[in-house]
Amino acid sequence: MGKEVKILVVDDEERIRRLLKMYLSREEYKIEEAEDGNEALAKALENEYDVILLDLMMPGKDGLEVCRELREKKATPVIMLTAKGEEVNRVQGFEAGTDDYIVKPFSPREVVLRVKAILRRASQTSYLQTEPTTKDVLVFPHLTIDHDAHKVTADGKEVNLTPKEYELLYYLAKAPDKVFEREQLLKEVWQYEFFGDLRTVDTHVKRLREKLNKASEFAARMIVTVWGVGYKFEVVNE
Amino acid sequence: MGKEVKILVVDDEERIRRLLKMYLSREEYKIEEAEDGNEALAKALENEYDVILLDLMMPGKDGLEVCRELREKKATPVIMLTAKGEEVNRVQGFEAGTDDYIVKPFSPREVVLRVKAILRRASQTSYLQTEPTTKDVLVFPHLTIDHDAHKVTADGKEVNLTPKEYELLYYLAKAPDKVFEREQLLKEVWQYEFFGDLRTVDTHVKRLREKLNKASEFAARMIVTVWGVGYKFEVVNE
DNA sequence: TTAAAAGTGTCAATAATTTGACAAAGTAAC
DNA sequence: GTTACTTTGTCAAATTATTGACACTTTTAA
Repeated sequence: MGKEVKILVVDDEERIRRLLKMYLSREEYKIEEAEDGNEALAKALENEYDVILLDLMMPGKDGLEVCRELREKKATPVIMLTAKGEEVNRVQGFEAGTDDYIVKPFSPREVVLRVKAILRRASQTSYLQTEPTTKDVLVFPHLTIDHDAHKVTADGKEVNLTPKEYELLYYLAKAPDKVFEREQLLKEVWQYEFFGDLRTVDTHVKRLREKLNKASEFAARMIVTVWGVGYKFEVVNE
Repeated sequence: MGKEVKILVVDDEERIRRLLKMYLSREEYKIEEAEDGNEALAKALENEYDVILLDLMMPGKDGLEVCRELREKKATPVIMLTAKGEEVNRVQGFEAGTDDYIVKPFSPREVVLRVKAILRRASQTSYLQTEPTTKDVLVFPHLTIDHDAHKVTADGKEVNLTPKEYELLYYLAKAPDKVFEREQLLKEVWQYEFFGDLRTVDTHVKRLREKLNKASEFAARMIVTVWGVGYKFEVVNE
C-alpha cells in the first residue's frame, strides 16, 4: 500500500553506498545512487526522491553546497552523513536546509530510524492526514515485536532486551526463514566498521534465547541455528 | 463529539508550517496550509477556519495586509507570527484585526496555549454555550494530566511541575508506549531553534521522576528509559 | 570417534544513563 | 529598578548496563 518510496544515496565511497542500499532495501525502499556532488544534484533535480542521504565530505562539490543549490529549486528532505570529528556546525547545516544528520560509522538501525522519521514528517505535511501512519509491528504466534514502542512480547509477557539483542531479533524476524551467516549479521546489525569475533553473534543469540525462553519456550525456539551456516528466524507452528 | 476544529497555517517557510502542523496535529486539530498571502486570503475566504496562524513577513502580500483584507469580509480569529526584532506596532496590528501574537522562535506549548485561548474566547462568544468543549484530560492509573487546568495529579496528590517538566510529561503521555529519541524530544518539546545538549533531556526526566515519585512511585515508573534509544511513557499495570 | 561447529559462563572494557552541582536566564515581588 | 526566587541548561562525576572476547564445554554430522 502507499506509493513506492524513492531514496537517493550519495557518497563517493562505493562501500558506503552499498551498505546504505543494503539496509534500506530491506525496508522496501527503492534506492538510487550518485557518487559525487554534481551527479547528485543532477539526479535530485530531475527526479522526485522522498529522501536524499548525502555525504558531507566529497571531492568536488560537498554536501552542504549540494544541499544549498538543491534548496533553490526543491524541498526534498536531506539527511547529511558526516564522519565523526567532521562535526558540522548544526546551524550551518540547518541554514543550508539539512533535515537531519547521521554520524559515521552508522548502524543500520540508526539509518532506518532516521529515514523513517523523515518520511513520517513528510507524510504529515501532506494535505489530508486521515490514515494513521502504518504501525510497524511484527506479529507471530507467541511473539510480537512492536517497533514503535521498541517492545517485545512473548506469550503476553514483556521481554526486556538490550539494544543489540533487540536489533538482532528484529533483523532476523524481518525476514522469516531466511538464513543469515554470522558475518552478514555482524556487518548489518553491528556498525559497519566493526570487525569483531564471529562468536560474538553466538553470545548474543544465547542471551536472546535465554530471555525469550523465560517468557515463552516457543518464542525462544524461533531463533533457529542452521548448522554450518548461521541463524534464522522461523515461525513455530504450535 | 464537538465539531472538528480547522486551522489555517500560513508561512512561506515550509519548515515552520511543518512544525506548527506537528504541534497542532497532536491536539487533534485539522490543519491546512498556505504558503503566501494570496493563497492564504483565497483559502480563508472560501473556508470556515476556527483560527488562522499568519506569518507577518512574507514575500508578496504580508500578514497585516492579508488580515486587513480578510476583515472586510470575515471575523475569523487571526494569530500573527512575528520574528523577534520584527516587533510590529501592536496598535497597527490590532487595527488590522489581529487577535493575538506569537513571537518566533516559539515553543509548542506557546502555540497550543494561544490557539486554545482563542478557541475558548470564540466559543464563549457563541450564543448558547450548551455543549461543553471536549475536555482535554489524560487519565491513567495513578496519574491524571488535566491539560485544561494544566494540572498533574498522582495518586490523588497534586504534583507541581515546571513548564518544561509539564510539557515533557504531556508530550510523552500523549502517545503512550511510543519511544522518542532525545533529539526528537528536544526538537518538539523545546523551542524549534534550540540546539541544546541531549543530556538536558535526561536532567528534566530526572526532575520529573523525582517530583512524580514524591506523590506516587507508580506514576514515576511510567517514565520509562529505553536503553540506547530514548524515553517513553508506559502505563504501569498495578 | 573425531573434528568442526555451536553453546556457555565469566570478566574486563565500553557505553549510556543518572545524578548533583553550578551558572545563567527568566520571573515575581517589593 | 533591584532583589530574591525559580526555572533552565550544561557539565562532569558516579553509577549502571551492555558488549565483546575468550576459554571451555557440549553437540553435531560424518
